[in-house]
Amino acid sequence: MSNSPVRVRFAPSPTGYLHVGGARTALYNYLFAKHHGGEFILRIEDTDQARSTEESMQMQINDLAWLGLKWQEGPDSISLIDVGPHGPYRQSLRLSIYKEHAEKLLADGLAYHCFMTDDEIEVQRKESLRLGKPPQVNSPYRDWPLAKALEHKEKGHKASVRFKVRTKKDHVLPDLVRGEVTFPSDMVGDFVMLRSSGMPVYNFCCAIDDALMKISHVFRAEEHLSNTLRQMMLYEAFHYELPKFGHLSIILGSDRQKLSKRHGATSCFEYAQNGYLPEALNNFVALLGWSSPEAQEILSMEEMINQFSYERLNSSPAVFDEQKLSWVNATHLRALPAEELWRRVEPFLTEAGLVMPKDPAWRERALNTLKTSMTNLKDAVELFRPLNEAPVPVKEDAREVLSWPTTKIVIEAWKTGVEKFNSEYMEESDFLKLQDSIKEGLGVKGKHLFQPVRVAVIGTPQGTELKMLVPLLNKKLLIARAEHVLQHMEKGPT
RNA sequence: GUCCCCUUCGUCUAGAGGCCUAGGACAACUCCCUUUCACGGAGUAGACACGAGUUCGAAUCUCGUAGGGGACGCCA
Repeated sequence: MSNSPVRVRFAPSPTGYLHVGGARTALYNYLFAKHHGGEFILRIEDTDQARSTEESMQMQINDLAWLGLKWQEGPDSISLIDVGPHGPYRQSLRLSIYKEHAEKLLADGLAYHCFMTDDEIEVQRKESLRLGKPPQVNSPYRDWPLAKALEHKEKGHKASVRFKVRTKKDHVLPDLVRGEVTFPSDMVGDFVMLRSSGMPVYNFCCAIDDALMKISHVFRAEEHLSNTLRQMMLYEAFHYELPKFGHLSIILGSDRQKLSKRHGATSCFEYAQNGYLPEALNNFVALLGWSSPEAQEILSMEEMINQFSYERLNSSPAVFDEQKLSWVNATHLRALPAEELWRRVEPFLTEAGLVMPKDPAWRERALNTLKTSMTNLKDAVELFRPLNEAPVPVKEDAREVLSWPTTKIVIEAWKTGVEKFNSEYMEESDFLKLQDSIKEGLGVKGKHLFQPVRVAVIGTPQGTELKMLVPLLNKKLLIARAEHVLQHMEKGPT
């Protein structure tokens, strides 16, 4: 390990929500930085003006913040104002830096103006492909003297600036996760640094920024592997020190294709919406391509930071397994202290219009009995619905139960029993005792006993077990609900 | 088409030449707990892509084949 300070970055392009693959890349960088007491930097790669938006940038930042991956340098998560000594951290604000660099290469003869049109490029490409060669561009402007090109440009001809790929030699990249990767000499052709609009291009900005921001290690997705060759050439041209690279395997869908929208949820935001915990998503995604030396499956952020090392990064692609995510989520969720769990569940209940008792002790009791049925926060909605502090509507599927001749007396006996009870909440054993006494008193048993009581409590004969639910419903509510059902019966079948 | 990367149970993985009759986790299945479910507990089944080589010995090293993925953009 070199003794220069560890500085890593996550560099998303703001085109939509943060993808889970991006989240994993960000996480690994974050874990690596934290493990080594280094810095984690956020840089926004927004040089594609057509696709980058301000909203997307805010979305990505929100998602990162939700995951709890805090950066030390980059746009502030709320004000978006750059923080840190190596800014600006948005590439669209660094244009003059790129321009200077391009001019230097131009002056040194390491780059040239290219006046080729899209059509000309397309023709060349097709021809190369036809000949079984990599579709590279051979620009006729490659050897124009700078002065001549400038003059031509002056006359209003649009030019891109291309890097002049010189001496063909193999480049060897000592990759942190793949070992030595050898790029053959002619893998890339003269690539564009500056678009004809003057806007720089990814590979160019990325290399310059990583160097200027003193990035020590770059962990990024495998699809950048071939870009690395271009960036290495740029580093060489500028005499900048090359950071260490580690190329991460990509994440696949269940059909072993690159994970995309058609596989379902792929953005962190969707997982947040669906009731997944950030700690669970981090944990799950970390295990897609990395393993704990202790073979631990459930890890907190702390534990991941402590145990992280790139040596345990896996180079083969991993399939995103929704089922395992659910398990990881459920496990984290059930381990949360009641107070914290409630804080997370509450927005979902509120959104569903449910009103719950304020008493923290009640909340803890409710959570403890219901959380074993939850895999995500959203599950709480249906689980807590019967506990809503409002009368429950009598559901359609209760019709048959209500038509039984003994139903009315069972519900009346139930109501009377509840009324006689003298504390606010029944215990499970109280409930069972009451149920038994109704059975003996009326001689009604089986479904003719349970189902009417269930309807009296939750308005439907189906649902969570009563002995779990009843102790969570206060006496007043139980009576109100029983009365509500009795009134409903009075009105007769409708 | 060319180049690069990858290949252990269905899935995520452990595995750095003998500790491997290949270990763990999710999922599946069975049983136990439970008057249903869930939680929990105990089990069962399930993999080194193929073929050559190197070696006393190969999941581990080398080469080939096949399959998969990625890249070849004035996208990132």
